[in-house]
Amino acid sequence: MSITDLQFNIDRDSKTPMWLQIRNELFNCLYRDELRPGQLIPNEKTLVDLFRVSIGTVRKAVGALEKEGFLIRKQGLGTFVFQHDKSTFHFAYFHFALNGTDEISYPEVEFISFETKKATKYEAKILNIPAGSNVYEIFNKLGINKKNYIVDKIIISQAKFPTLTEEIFINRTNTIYNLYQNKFNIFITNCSEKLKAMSADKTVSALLNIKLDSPILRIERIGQTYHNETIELRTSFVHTNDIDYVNTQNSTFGDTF
Amino acid sequence: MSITDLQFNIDRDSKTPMWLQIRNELFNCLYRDELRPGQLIPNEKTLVDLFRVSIGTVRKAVGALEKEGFLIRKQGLGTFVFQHDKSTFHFAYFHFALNGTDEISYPEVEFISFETKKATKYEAKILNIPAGSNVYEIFNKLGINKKNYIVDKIIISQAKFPTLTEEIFINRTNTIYNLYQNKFNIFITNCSEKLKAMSADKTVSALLNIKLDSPILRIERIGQTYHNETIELRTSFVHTNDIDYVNTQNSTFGDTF
DNA sequence: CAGTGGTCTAGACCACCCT
DNA sequence: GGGTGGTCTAGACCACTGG
Repeated sequence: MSITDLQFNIDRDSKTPMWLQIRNELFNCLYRDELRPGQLIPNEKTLVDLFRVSIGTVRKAVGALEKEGFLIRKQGLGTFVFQHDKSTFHFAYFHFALNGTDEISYPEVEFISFETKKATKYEAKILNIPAGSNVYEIFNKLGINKKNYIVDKIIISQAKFPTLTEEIFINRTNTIYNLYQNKFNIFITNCSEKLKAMSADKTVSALLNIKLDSPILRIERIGQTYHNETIELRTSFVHTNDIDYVNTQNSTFGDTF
Repeated sequence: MSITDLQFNIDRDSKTPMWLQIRNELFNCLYRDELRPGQLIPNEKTLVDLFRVSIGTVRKAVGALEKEGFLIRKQGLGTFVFQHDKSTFHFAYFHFALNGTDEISYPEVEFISFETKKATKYEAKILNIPAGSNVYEIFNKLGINKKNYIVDKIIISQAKFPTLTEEIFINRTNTIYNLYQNKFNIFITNCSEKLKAMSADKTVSALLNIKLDSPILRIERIGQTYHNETIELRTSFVHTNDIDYVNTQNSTFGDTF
């Protein structure tokens, strides 16, 4: 079953523009897993024939999905479904720069621990799983230039990663999101972060080698799929004496009208 | 002197696409202040004649500037230069949501003080002015639902706002960026924020009615113009027990390829 | 109503990539 | 060379806005 065998319903009399209908049909192929991360999608001419529209309309639809981050066009090669990879990790989810610089460094990651435990009430609510379900709790330390500034706690539902083990996690050769994508067929498409200032507790202060009750930045990051299903709760505890969380934006970041 | 009197240089043999050349020519009109915030730009047909290209090419150029946030297209009305206004303030520069919600509330602003002082070394470096120059130091309190969570300290160069007074600042009827734009012809186009966790000092803890040394979030926001001239250093001190700094992003936020 | 931007067509030609 | 996406044309018609 290839995408070119599918039937698409484009209503030429609809109030919804055809390019948007095509965009939505293509998005549904992603949503329903008919187009998978890294896969080459049909070329523009094929889409023109499939949808019986002109090339400009196809290009507008594909362009929308590219702008949204779901497709990647490569001239001379074709159009591909976005996938998580080392080359896409960097800017997408890491926001820290050494004091006085604006350069986002690539962090060094050091594994600390991998445990199975019962979800807390809060974790169960966020992950939308029954209270007391099994979850994996994974700790990592992240650093820049051999100095550790960040402790990361990852909480994911065991039910969604039934075969995950400490060994598989440690021996991955790519990013964590790449592991979710390639080994568990779970694709994180959007993240939301909430930041607070807090005091370092015993665990965190020991791991970061700072005083108990030092002020730290706590980041709760929620990772979701195409279906807006919450997959991962990642809490970062950051000692910000030497680094900053950086957020750059232009004049109309977000919808303003 | 209207924009339609200007001569534009489009090189049809250049390696740079024509739509990008047109985008750059239009951007230069903004940069050189020939098109001003809120102004209606020439309609598409006029641009077609000015640049001697087809409508699709003009639309691609204008679309790029719209995506970048510099122009706003309104069907039936025309295309306008972006301007700072109450309706654009909300999502662009305020990132806080009450605990447990994702809704960015509109903050209440309360004036505290307006002083003239000498710039510190750091302030002078950031604002690119001589050390010891005069700056205005303005304090505000920001709150949500009648509770204050944020102290804002604004530092701007007196030389760039020579006629600004406490009275003018207080009696403005719109946002601060709107005041810069309309009364001082200074247009902030991009902001960069750096966040750290710190301990509240005497001033901040008193203003926010929290204990000395409570952990707070400190945000340094730098506001720049089209010319990448730094205009404003705004430092926010935030008590985050009841609110979160929220940052949402999709899978390819930032350039990843 | 006239004027604006939004959608859509049916191509042509170019730049890029792999073999 | 053959296939891909990128640019560009020269229109037509539609949807929305304000007077």
